[in-house]
Amino acid sequence: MNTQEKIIESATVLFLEKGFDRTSVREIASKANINISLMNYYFRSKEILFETIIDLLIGKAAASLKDILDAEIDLNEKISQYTGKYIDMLIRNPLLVSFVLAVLNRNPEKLIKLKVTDNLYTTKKFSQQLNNEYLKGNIKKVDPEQFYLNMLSLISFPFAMKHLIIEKNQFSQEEFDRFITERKEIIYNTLISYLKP
Amino acid sequence: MNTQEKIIESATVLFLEKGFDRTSVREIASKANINISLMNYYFRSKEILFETIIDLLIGKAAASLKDILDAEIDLNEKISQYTGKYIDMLIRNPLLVSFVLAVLNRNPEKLIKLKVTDNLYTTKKFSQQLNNEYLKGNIKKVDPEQFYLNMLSLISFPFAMKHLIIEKNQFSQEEFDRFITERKEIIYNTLISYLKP
DNA sequence: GTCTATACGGCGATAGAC
DNA sequence: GTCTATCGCCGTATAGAC
Repeated sequence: MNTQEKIIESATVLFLEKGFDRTSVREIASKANINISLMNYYFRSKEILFETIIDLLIGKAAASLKDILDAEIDLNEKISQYTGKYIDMLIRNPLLVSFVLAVLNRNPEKLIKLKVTDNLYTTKKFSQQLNNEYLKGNIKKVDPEQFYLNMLSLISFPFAMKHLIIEKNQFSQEEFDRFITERKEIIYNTLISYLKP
Repeated sequence: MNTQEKIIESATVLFLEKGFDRTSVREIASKANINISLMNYYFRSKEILFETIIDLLIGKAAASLKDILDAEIDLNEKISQYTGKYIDMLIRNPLLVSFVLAVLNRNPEKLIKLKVTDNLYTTKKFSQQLNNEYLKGNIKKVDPEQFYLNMLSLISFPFAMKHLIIEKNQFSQEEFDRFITERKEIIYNTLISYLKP
């Protein structure tokens, strides 16, 4: 592992664990066993290092979710797949939601400029599909923007509240994952029942 | 206005505007026209000052929402009222969601200990009501924990994503508020259609 | 290119004089 | 209650050795 990789590796762990502000560059350097000033040699600032890591973390997952949303498959099947894959991804990376929300709040302009955001929150084809299904009489008329936001909210918000949910229900990690996995079907049914004409 | 009030007044504005980490105690002191060390005289730390402000900000709103959730009124009416009042409150305090999520992520133990949390996320009576309605055959069988989480997600998450929603749809502030207000009915219909036996 | 050493101004917090 | 002085840590920048 070279120096650059060591920095990214250590910084990723720390950023996810403690967030941007509570992680110091000295701590990253120490964990990576490198000199502090190498951080500024490889990445000009802590902020740039952070952005690099966001792209690495979210990039692949976001792209594959976007593919599902844009695919030409049956609407019900798409909602089911999207919800399932999204939740699977978040179970593997439970800190991602808080992470993205923290960035969004810290520095909205920056996140909006990242390529990753396009994949995370673009719905053009999905909106068209919803409109088409309405014209065919298969579903009732919905605002696609609102419907997609509902889907995103039902999938993501529980991860932002993870600590509270675990504490309130006295869940173990496994119980939380099971609770979240149960949501796949619940979210699907919630969204589908709303669409019924 | 005495020194303590001046500190709270200035700190509230700054914390809401820029968040905890990006607000320095020197800035709060300067805005309040007091000496820096007075901050540590009245509140032992920046963290404690922050907690004090959270309680002040959320306390009243949370209690009145809890009252609705616990009231002995028709289920549909309750969901409608709760959603409506919650969204009205968040439109008046749009930064509150990000604020609470940031605290929850920064220091989960601390938020969980705050009295405010009880009011924000306790559902005992509401769960009983859902179970009773099921036994009466009025709704289908639901997991009350999941159902309440759905309600909370649909209400709150859009405020955490506010910047992204505004940017994506090129909303003005008024358009965002209108978009959110439209959600009252959409959320109500989504939740109710899921409950149908 | 890679790395060490060191310096700068700003931060949260505190001890102690008044 | 209020203020001054100061402490140790922070992110960042840079001079210079290899």
